[in-house]
Amino acid sequence: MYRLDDLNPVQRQAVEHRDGPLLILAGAGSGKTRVLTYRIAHLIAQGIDPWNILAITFTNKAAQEMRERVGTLVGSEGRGLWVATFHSACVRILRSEIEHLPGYSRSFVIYDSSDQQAVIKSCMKELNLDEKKFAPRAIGGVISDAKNKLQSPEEFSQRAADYFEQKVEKVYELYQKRLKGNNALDFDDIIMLTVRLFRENPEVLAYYQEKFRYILVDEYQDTNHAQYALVNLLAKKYRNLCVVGDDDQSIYMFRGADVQNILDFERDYPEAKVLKLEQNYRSTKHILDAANSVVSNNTERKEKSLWTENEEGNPLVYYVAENEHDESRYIAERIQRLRDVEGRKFNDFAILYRTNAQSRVIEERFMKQGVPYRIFSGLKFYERMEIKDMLAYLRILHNPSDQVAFSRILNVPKRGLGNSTLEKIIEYTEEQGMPVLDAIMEADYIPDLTTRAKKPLLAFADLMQELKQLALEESSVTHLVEEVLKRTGYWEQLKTDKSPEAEARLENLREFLSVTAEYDEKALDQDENLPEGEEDEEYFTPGLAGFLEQVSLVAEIDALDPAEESVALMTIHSAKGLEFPVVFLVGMEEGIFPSSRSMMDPTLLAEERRLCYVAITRARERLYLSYADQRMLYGRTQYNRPSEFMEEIPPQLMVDRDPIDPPPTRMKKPQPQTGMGNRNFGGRSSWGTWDKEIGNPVKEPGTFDYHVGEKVEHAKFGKGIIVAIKGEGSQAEISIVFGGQIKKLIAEYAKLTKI
DNA sequence: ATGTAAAGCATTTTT
DNA sequence: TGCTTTACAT
Repeated sequence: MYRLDDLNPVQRQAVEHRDGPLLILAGAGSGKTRVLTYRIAHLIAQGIDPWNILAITFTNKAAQEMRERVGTLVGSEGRGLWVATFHSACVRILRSEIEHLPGYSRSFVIYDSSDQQAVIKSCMKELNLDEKKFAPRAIGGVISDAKNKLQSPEEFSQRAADYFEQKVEKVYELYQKRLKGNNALDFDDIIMLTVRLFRENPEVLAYYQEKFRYILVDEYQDTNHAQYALVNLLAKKYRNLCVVGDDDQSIYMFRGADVQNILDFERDYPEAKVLKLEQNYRSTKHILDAANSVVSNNTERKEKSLWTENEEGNPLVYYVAENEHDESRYIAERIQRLRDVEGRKFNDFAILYRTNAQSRVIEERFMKQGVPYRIFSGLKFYERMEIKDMLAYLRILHNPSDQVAFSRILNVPKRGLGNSTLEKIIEYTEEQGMPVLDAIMEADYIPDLTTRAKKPLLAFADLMQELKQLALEESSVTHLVEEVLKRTGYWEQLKTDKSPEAEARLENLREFLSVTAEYDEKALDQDENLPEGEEDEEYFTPGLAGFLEQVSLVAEIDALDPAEESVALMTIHSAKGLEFPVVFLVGMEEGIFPSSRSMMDPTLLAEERRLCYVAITRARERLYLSYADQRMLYGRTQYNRPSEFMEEIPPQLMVDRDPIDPPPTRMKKPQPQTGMGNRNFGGRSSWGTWDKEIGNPVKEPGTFDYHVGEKVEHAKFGKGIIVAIKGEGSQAEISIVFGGQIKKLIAEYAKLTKI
């Protein structure tokens, strides 16, 4: 049960406001999720039926969290409530209204951005467009923009001003045709087609307006035009629309988010109640002051100022590094120190950077020194080659029209069917207007097929036929995947390959099988609990269809590895919504952060500044800021000035000597300059070089004679096998496979035990 | 059809 | 600098 007493007065108002539009401006760490979940609980307690409530988030993670928290507040009272992402809500609507979607069938699949790229490239080929003259990625971007603005190819063509856009228009048109032919939607279609569905079918819209009498939207500042249109259509009748957001945390303009949506809410709903959540429960006063001070340099924002009852806390600490290696060294050393002095755990730390490229040097340092870390970006699980291959098999089995999936697996594993064969098949498919998978059954009728290709193609067709049969009979996705791996020879091929990469791929496939197993189990559970097939609040469809949908709408598996003690490394963007006791904000340099591309444009610079605000407000207790005088980027050495954002933090909040260190001994060095009055960030800290010796691992003279093939044990990574050695002696770089993961360690630091 | 060398090119990202 | 894509030879 929820208690209104747990809320501060403003939060309570937000929760108790019942009918009519409500805008909640929620600063970082102000208990936004609590307000949303309590509000849902309160609506239900007031007698609103849960199936009349729709809560929309952007990410699955946020949806999941909200579902759980509402669950603990209201228990089974919440049955029928929709908590969904924009995309999952729309897919669910589209599937149930499929008869209003001409050209698509219920088994439509969702294309991710790499599938999208593949389709765009093939369209360009057909239109004889030179990929060098028109970057497919750029074209994809323009198409995506158009869809976010709800422009059909025809509407887009009216506004296609220049030569480039006229070409894009041609691609857009063909691209849409292709998607339809493949029975596929891209992410933007999901929203755009739902809006179109509502606009063209008033009775359908009326049904959903009636159903969703109370709507809550999280992160409203991140909505694009299509999402805005969607929400406003649904809310038009009852006007019980509650949006939560923070214009200061709008950092996704580059992908179509329109801050104006939240700024104009009061114009759209003049009767709206506006509440500001300004009390912060997360950070110290110092951290908050720094954040407020930086973001206040932006104009065109809703005036607000975060405050807290938390203690003042430690000053922010900045460090001027010689170069990026020194910066990484400093971070590793600070982490050790904080562990020693304050008993911090690795989980307490996060390293935030502007670009993914910055993580490499830090990783290298952490690896050498044995600091366990977790990277929260880079290649996602489902983007790995072997996983994409398996998914392609599943997709083509589920949707025989999926040309992208087909192209991917036709020659994987190798069966002597190359590009020219593929092109002939696709051409035939297009002419006949039939699904690719059916087309290859008629290999004899496909013109110009080489006799050499015919045999393997027919064998492939037979194989797929068998697997398709299996997919129909078999409800276990796991079993299906196992059969695919076995019968295609995919597994065997990797088994034969003794390289560490192949071993890692096998490991990933095992992981994939455990994902499917978990899914199958869930399906079985549900079968037992809901024999009548009554409405399910989590919208779960068992079997292949449901599995594919879940995979395409959920980017990352949350519980992939059970978060062992590790330091978090991520971009500032991916840190949004998270918090950490200690944060290192690195690369505070002009050209890096703010990025060089944003420096000339006030609008872009303002977004970078909001990004800085987001970064600072991730920290609960301690915040370290660092920049390097010299930095190697893309093979070139840069000399960057410190970030202008550094100057926007009041000097009195920052020190360059960490108070957790003992005061310096006079004997060794002169007293450091700690007066912050005229601090010049272009200068060099005299303490930088002196500090460098602290915390460095002590060299122990000893032998480092490792050999390829030897089994060793590492304190953090466990048991592994040496697969390669580069260099000699203490500095030798040893590559070791730890349970499918290859790590490169330096002999001196690796602390390996032979086993 | 497939393997290898040279060339290009590189914010931020969820769904 | 380090990865991905493309061009070319076999």
